[in-house]
Amino acid sequence: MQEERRLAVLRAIVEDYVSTEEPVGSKALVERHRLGVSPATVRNDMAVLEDEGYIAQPHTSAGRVPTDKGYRLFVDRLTTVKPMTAAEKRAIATFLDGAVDLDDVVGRSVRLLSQLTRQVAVVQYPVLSRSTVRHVELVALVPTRLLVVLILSTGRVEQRVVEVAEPMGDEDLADLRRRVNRAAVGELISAAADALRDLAGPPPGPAEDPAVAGPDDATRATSAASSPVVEALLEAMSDHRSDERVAVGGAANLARHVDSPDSAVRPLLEALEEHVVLLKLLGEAGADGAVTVRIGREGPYEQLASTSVVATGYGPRDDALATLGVVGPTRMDYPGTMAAVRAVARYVTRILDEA
Amino acid sequence: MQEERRLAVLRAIVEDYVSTEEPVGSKALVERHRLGVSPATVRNDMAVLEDEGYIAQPHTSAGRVPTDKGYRLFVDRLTTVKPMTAAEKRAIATFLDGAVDLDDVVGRSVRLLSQLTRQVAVVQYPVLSRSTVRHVELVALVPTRLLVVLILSTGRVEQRVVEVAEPMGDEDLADLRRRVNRAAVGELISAAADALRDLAGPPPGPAEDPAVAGPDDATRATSAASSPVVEALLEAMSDHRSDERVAVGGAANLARHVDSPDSAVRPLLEALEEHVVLLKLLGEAGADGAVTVRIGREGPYEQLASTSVVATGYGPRDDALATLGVVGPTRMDYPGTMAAVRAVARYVTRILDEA
DNA sequence: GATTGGCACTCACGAACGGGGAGTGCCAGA
DNA sequence: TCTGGCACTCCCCGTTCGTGAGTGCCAATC
Repeated sequence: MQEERRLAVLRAIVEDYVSTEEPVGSKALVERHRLGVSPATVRNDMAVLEDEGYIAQPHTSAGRVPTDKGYRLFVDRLTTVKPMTAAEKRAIATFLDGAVDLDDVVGRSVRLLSQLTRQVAVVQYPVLSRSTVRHVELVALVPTRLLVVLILSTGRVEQRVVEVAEPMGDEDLADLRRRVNRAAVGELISAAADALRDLAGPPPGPAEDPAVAGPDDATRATSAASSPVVEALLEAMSDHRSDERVAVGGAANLARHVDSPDSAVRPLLEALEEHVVLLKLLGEAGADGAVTVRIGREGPYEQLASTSVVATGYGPRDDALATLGVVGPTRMDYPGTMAAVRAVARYVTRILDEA
Repeated sequence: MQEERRLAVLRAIVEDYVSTEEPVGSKALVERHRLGVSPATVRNDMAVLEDEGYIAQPHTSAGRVPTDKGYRLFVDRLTTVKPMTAAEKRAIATFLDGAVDLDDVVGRSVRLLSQLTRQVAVVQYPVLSRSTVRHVELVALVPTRLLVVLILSTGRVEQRVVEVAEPMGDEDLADLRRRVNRAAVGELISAAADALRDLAGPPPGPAEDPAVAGPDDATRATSAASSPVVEALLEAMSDHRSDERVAVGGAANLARHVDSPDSAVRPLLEALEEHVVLLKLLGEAGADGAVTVRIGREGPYEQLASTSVVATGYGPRDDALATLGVVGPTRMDYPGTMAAVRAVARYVTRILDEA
């Protein structure tokens, strides 16, 4: 009973503090919220909440401020889902529908998310490991130099230039292209990598398929070339750079918080440029549609003690391809942010499913 | 004679102000620089410089600060080129040499430049208009859906998915691929666009090359498909998004200036996210190896009145492909920044030439 | 005529001071 | 268990004031 009211008080404190950015006192609280009690009662509740570690006062005789623990309780138990309005949904849909390719989808998502939340948005590019090989293309730039293009189901395109020992004719090239594609297309990249290794590994045995086997010298050129080509493909597939790619948007929103006391904008700006750090920040997304919230020191970086991360996975089905979310001060509108993150993740997933 | 000393005084003021970030007075000036005169003399010179608009005082009885006009004179006439040290050159070379593809080159450049200058670096992706078509690839995803991949000489890859009215067989596809490539490969994209329009435009006349002409129905399917494919290619070529792509790095360096008075970090952060704005900021690069400096209000944006841009073109030969540079406060180390920008531009150009 | 030392003046900056007020904790009464 | 009252704390903000860096001007000097 009183317990319940205490939680209501905590909720009120969080809400007020988030909107006013100032420590909230007992009097202001009863004025702004319809708690049916007097300031004195609220003060008693506050004392208890402070004892339990949910709120704190910056200094004696100041209002109260939620602690990380207080925000945590708020997020876990006091938050009511705040669904997007129809207008917002429409805006999201139309904004995202115009995307022409993967880069564009990611770029639009990050802008959208930062605008919706007025926070810094981070969107990880779909990771390679889950995607399948759609096509491999080989182009002879000069007879001994090939452009290798790897096209993945997510729409990502990787390219490498490789030198081959012997000049390749059109026939050789077509042969190699056929063999590589037969081995890799449709496979998960992990499986494709294995298949490709097999392709390059063993010395050319008896032709497996008469329709493919060319004249002797063609085969020789083909096998001479296959090794560097496969190597390039494997490198492109495993390239960990790909896993690290993220898009960041809305950094200007950071400027809104410069007023705050020891505004640690600096380390956050630095983190935003270190994509590895950023990915660690986003963390593992819950596999299901759950939105993850990491508050202040719950995160892995001491310097980002006063920033929170709201993130979720996105991608076809339950098969989370990648993570997306926003980064902002612990003092943030969690319900609104969580709703926005979830909504954007859903729409992006749908877009990717259609493509 | 006195004129000469006045310029020396201006130079000293700029140098001191840049390093100390504080208005510089006559006494400090004679102490730190070996001008052979007394503070009183320097004061007289300062009065003249102020009359002429090269310096100003924030308030009476404060030291002097260079004006935009003062910086301009400094950059134009008082700067001695500060060549990179051998170590720096080596660092640049090794840092840039590891790049695997175009994105990587741009990414590394932007990081390098921001580290060298401790400023925000901006690198424009090589613009399409100067590049040539290296290859066009067509891949059938399903019989009526094609993936069109456009590969340019700069290493950029654009891709589009197009729907075609009639299912296409392998033969049709190969035919179309041959024709498109024959028309476009090696051409500047402007010329290629014309050639492609011709290809799609006129109804199929007499076969120009017997080796290419397929059976009747192949031709029919081919020409039915050519129109949407060509359209997609034209769109990909003219896509102005491509011209707008830029990479930004070192935004964290902005945090170093938060101390400054009306530190207008906000508008700059906003500008950094608006690539169109950013490109306008970089401006037209001097065609030759010249480094362009735009100081404060010389630039196009009122809100960026206290930021300067140091930029130059880069790319093979004198044929500036794109622009790269740094953005920072008007109070910046111009000689050092200009040297770094020039050096990076040269190395990037060399890397691109080799690729 | 240019340079210099001297000197009075200006004014930002920081410290010290003090009232106002928001907020608290506690207690006694309902 | 809640409430009104009350004394107390201490941040905030405006004011005052001394200090010192820096200037402009002027008369003397080279």
